[in-house]
Amino acid sequence: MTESSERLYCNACEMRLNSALKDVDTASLEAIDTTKACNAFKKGHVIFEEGSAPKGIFCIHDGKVKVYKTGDEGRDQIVRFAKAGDILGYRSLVSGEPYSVSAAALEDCVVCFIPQATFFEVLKSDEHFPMTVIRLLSGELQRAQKQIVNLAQKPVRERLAETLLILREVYGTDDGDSAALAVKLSRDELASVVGTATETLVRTIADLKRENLIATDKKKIRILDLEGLIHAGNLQD
Amino acid sequence: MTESSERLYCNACEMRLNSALKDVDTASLEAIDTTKACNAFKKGHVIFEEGSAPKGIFCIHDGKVKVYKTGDEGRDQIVRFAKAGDILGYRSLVSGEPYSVSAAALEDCVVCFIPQATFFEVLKSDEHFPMTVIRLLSGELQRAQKQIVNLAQKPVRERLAETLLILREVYGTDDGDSAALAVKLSRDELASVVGTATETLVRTIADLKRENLIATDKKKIRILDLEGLIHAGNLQD
DNA sequence: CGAGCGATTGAAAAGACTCAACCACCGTGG
DNA sequence: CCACGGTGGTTGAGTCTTTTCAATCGCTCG
Repeated sequence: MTESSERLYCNACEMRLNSALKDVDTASLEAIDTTKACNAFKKGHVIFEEGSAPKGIFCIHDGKVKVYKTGDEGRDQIVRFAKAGDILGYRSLVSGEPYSVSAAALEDCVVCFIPQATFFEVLKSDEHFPMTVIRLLSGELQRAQKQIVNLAQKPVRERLAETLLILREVYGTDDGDSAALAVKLSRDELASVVGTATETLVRTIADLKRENLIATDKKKIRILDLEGLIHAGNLQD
Repeated sequence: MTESSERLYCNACEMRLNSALKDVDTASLEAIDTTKACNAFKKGHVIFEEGSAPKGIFCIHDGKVKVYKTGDEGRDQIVRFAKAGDILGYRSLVSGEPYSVSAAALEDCVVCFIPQATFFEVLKSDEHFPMTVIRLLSGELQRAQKQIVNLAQKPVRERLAETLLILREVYGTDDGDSAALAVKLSRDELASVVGTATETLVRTIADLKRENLIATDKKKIRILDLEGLIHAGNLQD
């Protein structure tokens, strides 16, 4: 599943500068560097799985990752998208429980693993890191609560429009085509972000295409009318 | 709206012992005690409101509180229930943004207000408090993510069953009637926990009554068949 | 070329929402 | 004391959204 990658050094890691490890002190960085392991994950492969015991945290060096939770009937619900610089798995680690979510690579990834002991060591010794973790959790909680309201109150069409805008926000657009979302998701995956059945998602996408708000070519989605999509999502204004 | 209550001392506060302030050191406790303000809130009154700027955190000394978010169409969605010993409003404080949720008293409450400066001071000086906050946020995030999956995948009936079980878990049952939930919610409020229309909620409650899983008398809800309700919620087994 | 998977479409059914009416209870004011 | 009005709760009917099941399509890969 995972093949170990060439050695990476946090000091030299340009990703670190816009990550949670940006302000970590030199000693902590050293500790991380000497204990971490770097792994490559092929597209689709699971990085960690709901229900298993956390042994450390994951820091995405390269690639895109979905974080999802599996419902009773086996249907997945994507709860977060992560990218290079993001850290994963720390929530379960601090609560000392099995993972409450799974993470899988949306494309080929390189992910560093920082062992539990090191993580807690940094949490204890670094002056700023606890506050960083607090802010990360705080941001995730806020987004989760917003998603709760959306799922409870908004129709599929609006949720889809907002999802597309969020994907654009998080992952950006293709080089050379600023309308094309830089992330490729299957219809199933898109449905499990929006929280609907795949067929409903397909039909709703077809609606947005018919209205010339978006265009699709296989998994590539282009946003043709940003304002229109914002409007379709019933956002601000 | 709020009337200041008689002075309370954290040292002597029995609620503190099962709260986030349990392990706070003496100096911090002192700082909290000398800067905090205690207020009484009548049932229904708002403790803080989504969109306004946080000035500190709230510590519930007595009473039950709902935390909710208002959707675009003005419908509320309850995202959390709080009780004596719980602290509120710290999420917005640490992220330095306006409140992303509102809080209101479900019954007459006494709530202490700890100013921002004190909160951050304790966060900095107390050895354990940052970790406590991390764990609180972590727990809330986990519950929020579970709720996301429920809203996306479970029908109203199952969500209602689970909601009743959660209310029992959080607030317990009446003295002398271990089947009766200790919290009284309006149908509107119950609907805005479950995430459905009031009429649908009423009908679904009627269903559960017809099946002798619960009984109601005004706002009082009695759980007649715990196993049955667990089953109706499609939980474990 | 054929198997298989993901995407799409159609049709029917289920679930939930809205609108409207009605009921029951409660407190107020005459 | 009782009629009144208001609020919250309940019920009914119809509609709309969304789901489900089934079938088809298109593409990729062996």
